[in-house]
Amino acid sequence: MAKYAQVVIDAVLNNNQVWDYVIPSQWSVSAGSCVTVPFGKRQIDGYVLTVSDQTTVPENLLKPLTGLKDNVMIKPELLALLPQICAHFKLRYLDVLKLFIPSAVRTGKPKRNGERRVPAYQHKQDQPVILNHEQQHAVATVLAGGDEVFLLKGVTGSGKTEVYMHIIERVLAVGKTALVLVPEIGLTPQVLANFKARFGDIVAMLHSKLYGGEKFDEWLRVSQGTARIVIGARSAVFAPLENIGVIIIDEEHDGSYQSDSNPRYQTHDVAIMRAKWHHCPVVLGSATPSIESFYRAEQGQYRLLELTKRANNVPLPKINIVDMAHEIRSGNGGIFGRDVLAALLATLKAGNSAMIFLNRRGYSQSVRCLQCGWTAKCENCDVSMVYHRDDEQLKCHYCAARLPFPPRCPQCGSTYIKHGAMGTQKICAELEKLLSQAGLLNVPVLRMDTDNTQTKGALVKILDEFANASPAVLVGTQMIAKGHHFPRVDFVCVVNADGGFVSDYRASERTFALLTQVAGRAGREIGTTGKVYIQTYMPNHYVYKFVQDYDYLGFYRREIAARQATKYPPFATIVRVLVSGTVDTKIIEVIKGMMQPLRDYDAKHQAFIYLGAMKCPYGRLQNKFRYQILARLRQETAVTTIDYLDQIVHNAQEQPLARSVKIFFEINPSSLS
DNA sequence: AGCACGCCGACT
DNA sequence: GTCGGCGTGCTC
Repeated sequence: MAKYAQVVIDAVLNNNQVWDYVIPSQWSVSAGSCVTVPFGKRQIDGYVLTVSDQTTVPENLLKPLTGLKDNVMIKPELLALLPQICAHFKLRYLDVLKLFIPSAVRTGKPKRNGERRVPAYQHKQDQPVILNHEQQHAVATVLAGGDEVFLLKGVTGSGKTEVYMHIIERVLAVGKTALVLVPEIGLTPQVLANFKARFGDIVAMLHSKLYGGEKFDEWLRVSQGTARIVIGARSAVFAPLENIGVIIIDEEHDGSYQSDSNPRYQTHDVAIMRAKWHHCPVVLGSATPSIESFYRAEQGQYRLLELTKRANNVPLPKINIVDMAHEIRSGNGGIFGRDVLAALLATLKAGNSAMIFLNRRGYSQSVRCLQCGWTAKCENCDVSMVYHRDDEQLKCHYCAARLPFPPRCPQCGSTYIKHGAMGTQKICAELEKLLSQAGLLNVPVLRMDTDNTQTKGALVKILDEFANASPAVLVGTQMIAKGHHFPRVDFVCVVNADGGFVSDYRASERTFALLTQVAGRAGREIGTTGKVYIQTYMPNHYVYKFVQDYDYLGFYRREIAARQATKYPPFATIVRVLVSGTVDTKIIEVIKGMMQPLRDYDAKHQAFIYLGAMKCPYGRLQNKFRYQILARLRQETAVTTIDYLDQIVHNAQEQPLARSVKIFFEINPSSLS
């Protein structure tokens, strides 16, 4: 009976228009089908929203569908949530439909050439673990809780993962499925190994590092119901699971749950929408919950569950705050404070390992001529180029620009060109010198950062090397702070903790979470004491006191009071409208065209705490100029104000002027650069 | 995004 | 004259 498909097509059109096509007889096409359609002279992909036996389109305009992907379908649940998700994040149907089906699945082919990669650690059967009272209580409460959102706050080492696994076990037992989300960076082979050891082959993994064919296979296993547990990063929140029994977001405070390139969305919000549909619980787990999540728990929107005891009763390591300004005043210009170095050497001499953590932002990585002040700037972007020792090149981190390191200053010809501290590479070189001076010649110094972990498997190799060598030193950026369990690590140092304080309202929150997590890497085993050193030039900053005392609640109270006083989230909503393009005069015109109605609106409704337009901090990236409208909205009227802003952005996009610019609309953006 | 259509300047 | 610049409108 049904003859027409209402299709969202994968063409760059600025609206949610659907296009009607004739379904060829004999074809079995339904809502959620992925099809190919003729559009103008092109053949393009499309997604069937609905199927009907009527159409309003004149017969002479209609064309038939030309292709159908028979094994790929959008689940009814996701299709049903589509309008809600789009309305919530102000996204187009097309962009969200593309999130539902990863590009590897849309464009690629399944792999299925023989065996699936089954990790070697499968050969071990996991021991059942006896839960302590707090853990049992958490499991029971979640299972009894229907479609509530739970905030599971547990100190490092309190066994949150065990709680997750017990919940999942029960969920599987009643025939349902489970979705487990972890931060991008925390998606290590170890995490997967734990789940595979416990649940076997019904575990599927979805993340960006999989090869296309692998991703297709994993996605199909989920879609077809073969895999009933999905572990994945942010985008896996759209996994094609049916009959979901629990959604877990581990390390819920982590910034990677917020997508900060288009389409921009918040993983928590999507998870909660899906859970409502399935009438299942969401578990947000963290040792240091985000301020906003804890606030919601306080307000009664989330239900708080706490794990206060470390599972193996190992005490939390002592945290030392080291005043680096004092070190310099007393004649120590080195990377490490005196006590810190002594403790490091003592740790290694005792046969234990050490981790050195570098907040890369704390380091000036720019290349500068000491004589004339010339700095290496990218020619396409308003940023400094960064020196990479591996290939002696200057690289731009925002585009593909590369330059060989100049032997002489291009401006004045001097040879006094300084590549400031360049993060991990410099620290490693310095460390090797210090260790050899101390007679520790055989201690390997391993480096781990985004430079040397790009290739697949590189990360695992470094981790294995570190785990198997003892003593050893691992130097790295944020990457080494997350979720890895290394035995025999008895010393952790944060070289310069202040680097995290960039000027945004979440800086303290991020620093607190990161330092707490870093501290948790040390002394995880019985018999180790755990030494943690945090080096800073502002030892009196309140964050350090709270970190040192493991006082989350104290930190939260102080932070939430500050947010309330200054009107930042969760007491306001931040919106940014970013306009970029090659001609800056056009961008400015577009911005002006939006600002006027916004000012009028504000005069009438007092909707904004702040409203302004400016050049972005990075005013030019990849040779495109960037300007933005920044607004802080009064929380009471935020929803209607956002709707109005969205409308203004839409109007601006319709203008002929906007053809040469791109406009991005962001709600509570994670970065304003 | 492509592609066609159409309205103006400048050149073999 | 007509070639080709890009502003504008359309694609079921």
